[in-house]
Amino acid sequence: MELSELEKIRLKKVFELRAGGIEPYPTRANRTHTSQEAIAAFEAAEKQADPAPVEVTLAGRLRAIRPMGKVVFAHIEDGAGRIQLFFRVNELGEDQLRHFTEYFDLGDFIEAFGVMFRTRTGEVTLHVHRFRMLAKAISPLPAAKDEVVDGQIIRHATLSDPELRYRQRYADLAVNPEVREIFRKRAAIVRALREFLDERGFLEVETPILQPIYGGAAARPFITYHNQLKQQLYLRISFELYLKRLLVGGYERVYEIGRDFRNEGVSFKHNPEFTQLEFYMAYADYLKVMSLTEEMLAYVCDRVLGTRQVTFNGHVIDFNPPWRRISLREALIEAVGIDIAQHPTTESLAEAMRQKGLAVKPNAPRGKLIEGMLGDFVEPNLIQPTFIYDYPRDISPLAKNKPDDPNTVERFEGYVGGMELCNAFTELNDPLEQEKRFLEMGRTYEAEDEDRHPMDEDYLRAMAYGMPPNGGFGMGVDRLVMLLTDRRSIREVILFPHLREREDD
RNA sequence: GGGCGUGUAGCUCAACAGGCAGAGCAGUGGCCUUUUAAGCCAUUGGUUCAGGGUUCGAAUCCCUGCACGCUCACCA
Repeated sequence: MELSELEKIRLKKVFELRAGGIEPYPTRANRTHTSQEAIAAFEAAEKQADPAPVEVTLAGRLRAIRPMGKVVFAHIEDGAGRIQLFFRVNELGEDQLRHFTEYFDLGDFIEAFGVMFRTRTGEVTLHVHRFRMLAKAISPLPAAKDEVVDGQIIRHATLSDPELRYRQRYADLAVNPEVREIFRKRAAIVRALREFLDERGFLEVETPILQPIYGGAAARPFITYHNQLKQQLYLRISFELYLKRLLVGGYERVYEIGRDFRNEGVSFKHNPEFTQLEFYMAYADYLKVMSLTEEMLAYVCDRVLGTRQVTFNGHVIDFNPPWRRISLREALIEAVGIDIAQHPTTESLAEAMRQKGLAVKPNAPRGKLIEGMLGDFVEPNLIQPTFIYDYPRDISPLAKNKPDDPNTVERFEGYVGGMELCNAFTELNDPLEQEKRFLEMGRTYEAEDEDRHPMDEDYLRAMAYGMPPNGGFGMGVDRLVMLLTDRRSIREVILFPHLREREDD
């Protein structure tokens, strides 16, 4: 580890403390109160006629030090917030006060025992009688100063370099409280999703991440290898095929929240590993799932934010059910003036697109062309929660046909804030039809196409035992967190987002 | 992968049109017994992302590379 001049000075203090018989990293701490507990205890005592002194031992990280000769003010930060410490020569003596100013730096963890009081300016503060080092920091935290105005912390020269923030998330979290708040909210969101599903009789399960055959979505997988079994394995790109096997097994409602891995490009809404929620519900269809989706997101908003009006990217998004519902066909007529029902073949659709001056991707099947127009012309405008429903069969090999239309499947996608948030369908449960679809996919796409769905014989075998009709649902949890925390980049809601490897790391 | 942009002290940023690389905060030394971006005096600190080129002279202009951001393509 290369040390800066600043770090060398601090390291020297570590050695000097040890030489003086003081352990700079003691084994145990003796905190009695958090910052907020101490303040609450003092304020409660203040209200009494003849209050006893409130003695506490606090612990936390030094975030501000203001020496004023024979007294020193400091602020420490702990998990609950901030609190001021007051050091005075009268109680501590010259030696101890000097010990503090010489050996304690910003970023150090300190333990302080004393009596709570209120300063002239009215701030509830710990009058320190004893203190000791809990953990000496060698490296300075990458932030300059905080100012507290009316209880609000204003940070001057805040850590803002995105690279440093993501690579050294610990430093980002240490100095940016609002970043800590994002991940508290993220935990609350996931908790609310679980509560919602648990309350409705869903069973949470865990299915393989290492899979011999990947499937359930259109994406390139990460490939790995099991040495002893001499077997190639894939990191899952979805949970779908395993969760539906469980319906064959007799569970009627299952869900999983976990990580998917897709070997694709990264962007503001894509990370190579991301968190997905999928659930499957026997005897439901996609309309039922649509309603449940509305209910679930409203529930999450209520639990996490206390409101269903969410500000995202300058828009106020209203999660109150019902969401706008529009068929894919109508949405495309509206957005690009092409009626896909009038163009049942790839060639006919491609021709219509050319007439509108749209680029047509060569060799793309009909469904991909439709999907392309959806992404280009519809998705960015879907700010308020919207369900787009009824998708082309050829891009939805696991979804069931509409009874009266063999080219269209019962599928919907939920869009919010201009992003696709979730995807769901009435699940295909006819094993013969499913086999046909797998074979179709193999024919429609080139062998190397990432959208090719590999044949999963075991999945077909499972379905052959009988799978109840069911509705399935998948949602990008990271994107939901983006929406509910008003973050425009997925990297802001993933603690350690993927970054290119650096040589000097 | 393509396009645009950014990279300067520990942190946040300056440095015009090529002419001695700077400020605030942090650090260090000193003064200061109710401050809160404390203040005052003094002071340390640089491979200007890396490598090459043009020039009497490069943080600045050119080339290559690296990283990050935005964006396009693919995907949730």
